[in-house]
Amino acid sequence: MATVNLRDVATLAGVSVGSVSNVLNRPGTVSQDVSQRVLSAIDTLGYVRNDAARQLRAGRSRCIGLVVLDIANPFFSDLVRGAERRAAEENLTVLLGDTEEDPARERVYIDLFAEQRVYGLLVSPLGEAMPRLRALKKQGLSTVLMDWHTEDHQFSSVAVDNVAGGKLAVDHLLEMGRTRIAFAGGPHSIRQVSDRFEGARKAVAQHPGATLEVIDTQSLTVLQGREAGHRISQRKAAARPDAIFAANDLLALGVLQAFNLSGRISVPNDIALIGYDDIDFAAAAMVPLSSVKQPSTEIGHTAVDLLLREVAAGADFEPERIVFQPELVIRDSTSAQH
Amino acid sequence: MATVNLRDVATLAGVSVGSVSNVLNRPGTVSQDVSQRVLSAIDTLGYVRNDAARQLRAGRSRCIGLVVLDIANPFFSDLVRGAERRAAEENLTVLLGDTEEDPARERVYIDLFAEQRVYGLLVSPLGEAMPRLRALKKQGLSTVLMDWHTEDHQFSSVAVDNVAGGKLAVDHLLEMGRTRIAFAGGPHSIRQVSDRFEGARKAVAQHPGATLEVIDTQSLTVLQGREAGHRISQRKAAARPDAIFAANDLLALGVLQAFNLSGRISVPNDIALIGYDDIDFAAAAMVPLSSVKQPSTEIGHTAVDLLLREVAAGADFEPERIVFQPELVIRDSTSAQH
DNA sequence: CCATTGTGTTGAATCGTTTCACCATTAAGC
DNA sequence: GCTTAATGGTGAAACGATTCAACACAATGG
Repeated sequence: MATVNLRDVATLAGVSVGSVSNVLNRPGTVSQDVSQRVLSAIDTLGYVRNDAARQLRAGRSRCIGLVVLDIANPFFSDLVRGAERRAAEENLTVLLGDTEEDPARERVYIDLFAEQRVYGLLVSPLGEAMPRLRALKKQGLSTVLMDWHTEDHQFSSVAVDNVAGGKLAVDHLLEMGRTRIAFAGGPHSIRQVSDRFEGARKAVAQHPGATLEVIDTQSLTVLQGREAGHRISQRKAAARPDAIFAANDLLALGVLQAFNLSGRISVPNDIALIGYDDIDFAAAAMVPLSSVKQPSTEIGHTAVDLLLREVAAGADFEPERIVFQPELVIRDSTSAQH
Repeated sequence: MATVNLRDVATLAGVSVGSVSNVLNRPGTVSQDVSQRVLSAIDTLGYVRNDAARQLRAGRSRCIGLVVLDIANPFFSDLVRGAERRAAEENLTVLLGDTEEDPARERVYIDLFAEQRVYGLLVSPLGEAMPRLRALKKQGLSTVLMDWHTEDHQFSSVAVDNVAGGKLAVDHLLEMGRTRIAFAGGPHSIRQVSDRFEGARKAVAQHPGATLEVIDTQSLTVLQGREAGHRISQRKAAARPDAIFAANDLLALGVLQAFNLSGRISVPNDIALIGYDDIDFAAAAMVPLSSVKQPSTEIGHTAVDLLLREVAAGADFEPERIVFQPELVIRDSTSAQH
């Protein structure tokens, strides 16, 4: 219970605290004898370093804070994995905060990580966080934005061109002869959603005779997708869209489940369906799901890379902006009617 | 860059550091006037608390360390969610470590959290971690085990009866008239895997004429499932099992993908397939997947509960052991042959 | 008018580690 | 044998927030 500290170790080993610290942090500068004694003292006492004290002295921790919208979304868990691997190479650890798309919780995590004096922050921000992030930047907190960038070019960022992705998806639907397009997604305050919608809008605008309807969801989850699908299946057949672009794969899979349950709507015959992210489960769905693929792991990897460069460069750092291009993946859910 | 600290705030506000601390931590005991001045000073300086210093004094942080095998597995992301919600109620934050089933990384996270003097630890341990956890318990680190328990009853634990679950799954397969059962999963060093296998073994043992084959995988992922499925589909039809029990849904979905890709094997006609966890995607699969359901969110929730009780009780705490019962979910992937 | 109570505020001690200027001891050089 | 270097080791001063005994001052009661 009473925690063992460096002094206890030093006493038992019969050396000074400085030497114990040296054994731990600069093994080269210490004699065999002392090193031996210290290590065995550590062992018998079960000494565990106190990171708070280390950090207090060092001024900064060896953890990177990563704030994501939804870890239940495979896109983000892949992204996390990419970030973790790159971080591990530099002997850094990733601390993960899941906001469930809630701005309040986003704020809590950002503040928590700031107070922890993390090495740096990786955020895919909901809009409201930006002023706070600017303020924290002034206090020396390096941040890399994901799927977001600022006009003033103050932050490094790594993103996928969501507008292009949205356009890709809907262009494909239009090419397959669909014209009554519906965009399912929300809330539009999420950048990814509004950008993908913007792409959809562009595609439809270039195609005379095509229409775009918006089906709002409260979040980007399977459950919300089911709900949206249910609402659509309740409509009279004539009032239904002939194609749906879902803001992500979770929604799309939910919609698919709802259609299947209703027994009234066949994908792709009645309605074509395309999602976004190309998660592993998209290919395994009831009707293999067309989607727009993003290099999720690479995004996480690259974000850490940018962060490392920024911290290394210090004050005179020129923020970088990296944009990946999305890729269309065509499967059965958008094949031709027959 | 130069970080702002309490003293800076105190100076600007024209009060002592003690008073600033009071404004932050005991707002009731401070006059309007001082409070006002301090808050505005904090605002103009952009002061951010230093958690390291707080913790050093407090001796313990307000974060719970949660170590999971694989965040890409929806079972674990649901569990995390349950834990986070319960933690939030107590004004605690969850720090997440993903080991990807790697004992080395598990050890890194456990040590990291111990050094951070987290409020407590929630682990679903790979076997090798137990000695370390015992040692850390002596140093005052409270730990709740998930899907694991020790004979000596030293740790609180929350688990689902994986043996019963495995038996449930295979009993079902046998009832549907299958006899050449295969268990797909691995490594067997993972407790969940060996327990579920044990359940399968029991079921088969009670059923004369039934056989049980083991198909090893390196991890519990969709990719490994695909690989295993591929290997099976390469065999001559007569050498294939007529039912597969996969150690989790990710594997099962991978197997399903491989069979579908091969075009040679139909589920459930040629081979019945059942998974474990009943993740959201199981119901949406190409062939809706039978599975064994676990109360994932509740597990996380309960684990935090146990931890809170343990920390509150202090030294004279009697570890508790909670076991949930799994539930069979039957879908098309195990329906009768026709 | 003094004693008592209460309300705010202060300053110094504390938490455990790291760092660094400064000793001790030995080895090498002449 | 004495100086110079080199090698190990030491102890005290940070780091920044919290806590708490002590104090200042005002209000109340007798």
